[in-house]
Amino acid sequence: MTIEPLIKKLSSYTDLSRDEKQMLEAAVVSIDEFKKHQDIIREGQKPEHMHLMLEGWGCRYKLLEDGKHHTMALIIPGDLCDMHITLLEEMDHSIRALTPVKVANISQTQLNHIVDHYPRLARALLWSTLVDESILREWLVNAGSRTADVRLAHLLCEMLLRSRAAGLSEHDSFDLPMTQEELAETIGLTPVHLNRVLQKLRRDGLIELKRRRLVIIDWERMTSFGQFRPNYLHQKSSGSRSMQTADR
Amino acid sequence: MTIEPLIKKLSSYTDLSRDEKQMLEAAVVSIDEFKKHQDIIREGQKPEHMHLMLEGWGCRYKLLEDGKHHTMALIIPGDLCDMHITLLEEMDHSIRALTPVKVANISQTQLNHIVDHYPRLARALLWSTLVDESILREWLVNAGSRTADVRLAHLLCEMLLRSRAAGLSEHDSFDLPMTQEELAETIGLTPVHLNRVLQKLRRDGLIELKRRRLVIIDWERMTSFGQFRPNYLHQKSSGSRSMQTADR
DNA sequence: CGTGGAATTGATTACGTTCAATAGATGTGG
DNA sequence: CCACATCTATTGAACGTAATCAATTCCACG
Repeated sequence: MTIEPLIKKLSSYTDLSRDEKQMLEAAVVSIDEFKKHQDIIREGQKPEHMHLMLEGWGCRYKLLEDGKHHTMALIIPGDLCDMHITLLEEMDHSIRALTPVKVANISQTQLNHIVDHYPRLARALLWSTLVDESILREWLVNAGSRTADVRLAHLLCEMLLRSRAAGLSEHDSFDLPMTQEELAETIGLTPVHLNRVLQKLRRDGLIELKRRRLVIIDWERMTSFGQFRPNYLHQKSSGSRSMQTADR
Repeated sequence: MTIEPLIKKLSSYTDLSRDEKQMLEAAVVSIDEFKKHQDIIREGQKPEHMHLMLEGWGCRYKLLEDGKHHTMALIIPGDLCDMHITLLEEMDHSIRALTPVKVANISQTQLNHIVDHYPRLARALLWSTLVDESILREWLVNAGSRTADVRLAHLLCEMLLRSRAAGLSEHDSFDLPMTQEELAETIGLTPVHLNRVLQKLRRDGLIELKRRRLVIIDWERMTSFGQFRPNYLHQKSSGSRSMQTADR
């Protein structure tokens, strides 16, 4: 099933019936593929349908005056992109692929049908967008009030839990298919400084990162150092020991 | 009419019929008052109804480990607080009054009724929450990629346009009822540095601020310096000369 | 193998923080 | 209406985190 990661993620909010899962699957009208660094939607455009990330990572970003990018969200399999397409005139930011990706196009009319007839499923989808917003708030705090090392640790903790919720983690490790430069523009650092901070986390025995695979060696110390409290992810039991080790 | 600022704001998205306005007004079940610095909702709580700011300013914030606050949103008259109350288990942040405020409590059942029977109005309300999210994204870019002086200028530009949309501005000035310390924790600076940056903007002839009243002296230079592009506010004609001078 | 992107290291600079002290504004009670 | 208390704004000096600029080194891939 192509939409497995979404189902998995939604299940950290509520359990879905087989009927509901099929409904969701059926809403996929087509699948597009994008190459690394290709734009999925661009600022100023009005998307025609809603997107669901199936495979690979993407990001929301804005282009700044000086030509730099700033990333405002990481999009992993199971994440929805534009629940709001019908309402806003045009995108105020762009979305692009960080790796080769597969993106499902969700039909607007199917979605409306779901909203009207499958209230539990509709709630689950809305929940997912509210969580996205909550993540945005946490990122704002991260950017505004934490030092570079704490900021990075915090992001890595989040991405482990999110990867896990999508069924993409193993023990305390997950694929982190981003360059250091991309990580840098995500937390608002220069690539140089990001590199130094990464090394610090490695030196302190908190993480291991090679070949685009991140291992969090000591979750306890990592969350403590990263000032990470998972409540903002609004997962059923996030933060509890059982959640942290759910896939062991 | 108590909900004038909301109506005004929504009208920058769509015009509402008298019927729709009355419907909105009728959804207010009660009005609460809070003193300066009092919490309206606290992290961990589950609010009973949706809140609408009627008078005064508030803010969303999180408390950090070191006891500092970080502000994630400024809430002015006409702004809605928690469209999502029914879905998330508990607040992941708090909301408090920056000045003495009046807050309307909107009944959940009335709201559902509106959503079901007044689609245009429902769209307008949803639009307003989508704009809030868009503002959050812009703040993230602001915090992550702009220097302190530009960041402050950007925020002040935004607050002028938002105040204006709520009918609370005059020419290029509006009430900014925050201390420098509060402004500082909004854009992630120390109060000391915020003060210096404020003075720089004054020295450069961009703004005037006294007695909690802000005047943007030179809108053209201010937006240019602040790298401010109003598209993210998704107002009907924001950015156009006619919008900028709409209330002159 | 060789080539180009990604990661790493070093040296210097600058933006913003921190700590500390002073001045100004606001509000309250006598 | 003044005197005092308190919060807010302002200034100064020293420090520190992260940016900048410039080289290398390391890898993955063709």
